Amino acid sequence: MGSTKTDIESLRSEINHHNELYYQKSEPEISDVEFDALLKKLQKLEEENPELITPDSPTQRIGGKAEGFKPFKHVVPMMSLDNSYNLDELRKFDERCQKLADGRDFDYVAELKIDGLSLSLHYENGILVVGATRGDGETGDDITPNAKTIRSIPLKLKDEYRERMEIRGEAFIAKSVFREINQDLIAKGEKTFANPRNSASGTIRMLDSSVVASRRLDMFPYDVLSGNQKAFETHWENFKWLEKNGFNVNPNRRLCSGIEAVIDFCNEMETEKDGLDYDIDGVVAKVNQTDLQDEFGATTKSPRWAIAYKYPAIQAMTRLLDIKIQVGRTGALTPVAILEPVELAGTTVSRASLHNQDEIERLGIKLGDWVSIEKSGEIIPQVLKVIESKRDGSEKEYQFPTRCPVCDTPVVRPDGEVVTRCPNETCPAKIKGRIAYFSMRKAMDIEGLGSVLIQQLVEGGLVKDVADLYALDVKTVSDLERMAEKSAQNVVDQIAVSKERGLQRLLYGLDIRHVGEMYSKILANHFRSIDKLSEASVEELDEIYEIGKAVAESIHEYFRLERNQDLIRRLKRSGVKMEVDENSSVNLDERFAGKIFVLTGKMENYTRSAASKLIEERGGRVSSSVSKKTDYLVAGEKAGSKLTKAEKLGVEIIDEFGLETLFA
DNA sequence: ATCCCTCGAGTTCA
DNA sequence: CTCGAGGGAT
Repeated sequence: MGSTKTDIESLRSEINHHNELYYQKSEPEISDVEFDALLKKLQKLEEENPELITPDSPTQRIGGKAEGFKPFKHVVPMMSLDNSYNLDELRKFDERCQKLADGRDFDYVAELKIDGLSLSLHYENGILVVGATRGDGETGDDITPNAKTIRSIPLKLKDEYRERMEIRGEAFIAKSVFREINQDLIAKGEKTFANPRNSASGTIRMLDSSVVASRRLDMFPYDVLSGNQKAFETHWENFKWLEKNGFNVNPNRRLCSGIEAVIDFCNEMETEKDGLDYDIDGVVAKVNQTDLQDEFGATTKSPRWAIAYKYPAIQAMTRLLDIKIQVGRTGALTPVAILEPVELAGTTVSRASLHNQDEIERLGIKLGDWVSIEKSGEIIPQVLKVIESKRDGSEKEYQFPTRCPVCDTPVVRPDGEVVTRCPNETCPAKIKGRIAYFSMRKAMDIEGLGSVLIQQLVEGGLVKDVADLYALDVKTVSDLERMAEKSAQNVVDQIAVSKERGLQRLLYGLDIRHVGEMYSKILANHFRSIDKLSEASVEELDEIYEIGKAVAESIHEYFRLERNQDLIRRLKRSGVKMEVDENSSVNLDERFAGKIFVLTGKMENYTRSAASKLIEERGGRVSSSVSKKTDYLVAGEKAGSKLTKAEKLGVEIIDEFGLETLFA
């Protein structure tokens, strides 16, 4: 026989061959047991000769233990899709696309929306190097070893690949496999998964990839990128290429020459979906031509060239046991339906928000009523309606409270507003809410200050506002129940650390009406210190591009209140930083921050939307018409009336290369 | 005056 | 995630 090296190589090609038979042709020639034996043999040989291990070896699908996951920043953000819940919304989507296409011909591709979790796979020179979850769309987890356990994901591309390619797809666990996994878990006395989707997303995050391998995840790919661009001229070609490279491409897809054909596909699949061995939650329609996709662009939330059509959500019936009132950070009284627990789409639902008094009246709901509920938008349960025919007279009318259930202050509901609020500024519920908000991750990020501790601090009278946090010492905290010295020390340290978070996070944490993540960033960047901001007039605030009258007045009002000025003075005295942290990312590019750009004409190297994005990333603004506020007009080929107008107004005019120099 | 986009706010569950 | 309101753009 030949050398170990050739043995290893022939084993690898044999395994790859069986893999392909199994996944692409669905005609395995050998049993799973035999397959595993081959794999084990290869593993043993490789262990003895580690120098011969290559990254694309089938054994690399089953890595060893990983130690937590590194974050992975997506090259191109993974956006979610706009949803539609009826066929007319699909037709509206079509109208928008027709308008954007402006007479040019295009097709749609209709495909299934798999109910799993999105993955992004990166190939360099044809070799799989990274597998990552979607995460928040910007950054996900690097789960490469786990992605490699998915047998239908090739470790190596074979057909005309480019240097850097990214494949996106939906990972899932087949319904049949899901049932086996749960039986297994029951046998071992472990907790079972509620549905295939949960089991897939739980599995992909497991650290031990040999367990992941046993769970037999699979993936249906749906997109191919080359670098940061679309890889092919049409979406339909993506599928052809994916098939040639051995991916498990979902066969249920259709090239449609108009929206009505997409609708036919939706209707056909609705009758067939229960017979499939995987869960779907709808159909996705995409514009087929990628040049049009690029041109249509995207809103911050989703691309304008694709839409998801979702099948009606599953409903269930249950009884309304009680209505509880929650008092939030803003004093809003929110009624919550306490339901008899019922299974719905894989989770047990026991509560649902009733939003406000009007909603209760609209539903005409009484205590003890049977109600139908549904899950709209994946998780959040909604009470749809009361089943009046099930009433037997024992139901009781519900009275919306006139006093705050927490502090007994009479509640108010201003004319024209739907929310009922507790007006008492010292209401413990509001204090707790504000402290929790202050310590949230996006605000001052105080680790260890959880709801239980906050409850104790507020009820013990130790903390009445956020400034009191900085006066806490270890002894006071460790005297509380269930607080050992060590964890008390920890919390006190964390509170001290938070003094350095900087102006942006502080502003966010102060809970000024209308000022959230975005506006606190803008304000911090503009004013640099809380004193400057505090002195700003309504007019000064209103002049800031993104800020309008209502927001300006709310900010001004906040700083006019003595109570707030006092709070800020006390925070300052404790050493809380009131200026922009020069090291933080609040600092925007000086050349772009707050500047308004107008693009006109055709550029050589950028599409309009790509250039806009680059400008906005640097803190600039892109407007569509020239005015005296415009800072730069970027004039490309064949610039027209905008150029004339800019010249007349004396706006600085730069060309594509001028813009490029600014980017550099 | 109207349309469309963003940001903020409130909420559920594993 | 969805809804409502603020704010630009047209």
